[in-house]
Amino acid sequence: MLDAQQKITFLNQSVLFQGIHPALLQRVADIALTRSFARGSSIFFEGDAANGFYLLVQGQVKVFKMSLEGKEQILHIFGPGQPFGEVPVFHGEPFPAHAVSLIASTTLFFPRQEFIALLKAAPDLALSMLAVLSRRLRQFASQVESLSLKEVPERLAQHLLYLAEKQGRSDAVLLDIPKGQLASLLGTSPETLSRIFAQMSNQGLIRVEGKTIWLLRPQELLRSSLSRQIFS
Amino acid sequence: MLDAQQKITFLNQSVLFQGIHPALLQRVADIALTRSFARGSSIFFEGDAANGFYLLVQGQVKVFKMSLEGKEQILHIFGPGQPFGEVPVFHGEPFPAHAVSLIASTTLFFPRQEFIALLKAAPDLALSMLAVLSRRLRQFASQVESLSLKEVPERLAQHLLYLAEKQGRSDAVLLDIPKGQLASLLGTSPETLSRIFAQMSNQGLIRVEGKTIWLLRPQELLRSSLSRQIFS
DNA sequence: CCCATTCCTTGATCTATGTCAAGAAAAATA
DNA sequence: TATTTTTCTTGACATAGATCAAGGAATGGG
Repeated sequence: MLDAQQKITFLNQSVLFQGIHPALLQRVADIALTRSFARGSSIFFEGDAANGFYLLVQGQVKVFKMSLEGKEQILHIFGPGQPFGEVPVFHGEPFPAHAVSLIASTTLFFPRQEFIALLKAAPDLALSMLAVLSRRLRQFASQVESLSLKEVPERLAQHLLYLAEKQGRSDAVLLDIPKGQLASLLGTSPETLSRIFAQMSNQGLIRVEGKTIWLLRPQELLRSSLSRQIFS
Repeated sequence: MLDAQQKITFLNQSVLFQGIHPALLQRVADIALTRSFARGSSIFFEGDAANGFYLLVQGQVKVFKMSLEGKEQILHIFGPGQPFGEVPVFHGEPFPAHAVSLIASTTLFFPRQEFIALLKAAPDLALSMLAVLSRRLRQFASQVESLSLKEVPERLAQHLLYLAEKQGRSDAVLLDIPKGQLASLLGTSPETLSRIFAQMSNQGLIRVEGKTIWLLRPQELLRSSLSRQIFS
């Protein structure tokens, strides 16, 4: 449970609410409810009626689709400060995907009606939300491109370079999720991902030490993953 | 070129602007510029700086990603009344994909700054735009799911049933794009799509007559496409 | 209305990646 | 720390779908 001051402080640094007028921020904080989730627990299911959205305070959440055969495709991994589950807020349909807390997580929940009322009173907040959704659309476009036009080695290379940029270093990255989950995010199987890690290691591109991936030749990573892998 | 009255009439029926107060609608119409595109011409390129978005008045537009090897993946096909290219409006980055006019098209173009100014003055308009983006996010989630978790026959079956619903009939549908473009939308090659049409025909599920697809056993279409195709 | 261009189909072949299986490693929990 | 559970790796094998090639059908611009 977060107290009122903690909420305000946190909201003030989130993508969605930063730069919002203090008086409005107070109203935002007033409607937010704290909700916590244990590791592995479901936050919502695809098809659930949605009566609000979440802002992740701490922890890690995956949003994913699941096939009848039980195979899953991760759409998004969220970290602290990021909102999720907003899509159904703006047109009243059920959640389009599942959400599960990957580690123990704390969220703020914003009830739909109250939040929409705030939006109507605060154009800046609406614009901020539009920016969040736009960014997400861009990420989806990129994910569709990856799945359809790129092979797994290139998807992995891209992801490693993305992590490198996010973590602000180019010599190594730390995987923030288990490799099996990474496979599901990249749209492949754990076996295939494992083989490609091995392949890249053999080629001297990377060095895998558990969750630490050393980028031995970062600039060649993308380039070489583009050409076919000839070696077994 | 559309005259002022035509613009208003059209805006009033579009997803984005319907239900908007007449005075505001007038202001929307005032900033809209008519832009026309010949069949096959580019509307924007991925990476282009964006200074506004489009509303399709008549015609048909595809938005797509393209790989280095020239393979394309269609993200979206837009018809009359639908807005496109809005993503960069709300965070100032370049267009994330290409747009090409599939047939001769007329659009209304909304300059970014002017439109944002309107949004700030009109919360309802912002909510309407949020609904549009939310719907698009849902479509993307579904596309990622299709590409990653479903095989081509099921993707095609889904698309045919989607067309049937859109066209309000269950006995037959009319493809609104060439089959090669459909292949690109479904994330496959024209050859594979052609074979699957043939396969479904052989199984007596459909009957293909040019762009008309007769749905002989609509209820079995999805079900049978789920199980593996054993016959060559 | 006709010719040129674009689009579609079918066969033959190839390959990236999925699946099944089983042992090894790592991590969580008691 | 031990032990139970989860996660990862590697081998053997199967296959959906891509690619190349070439003939045939449809379409639309002049």
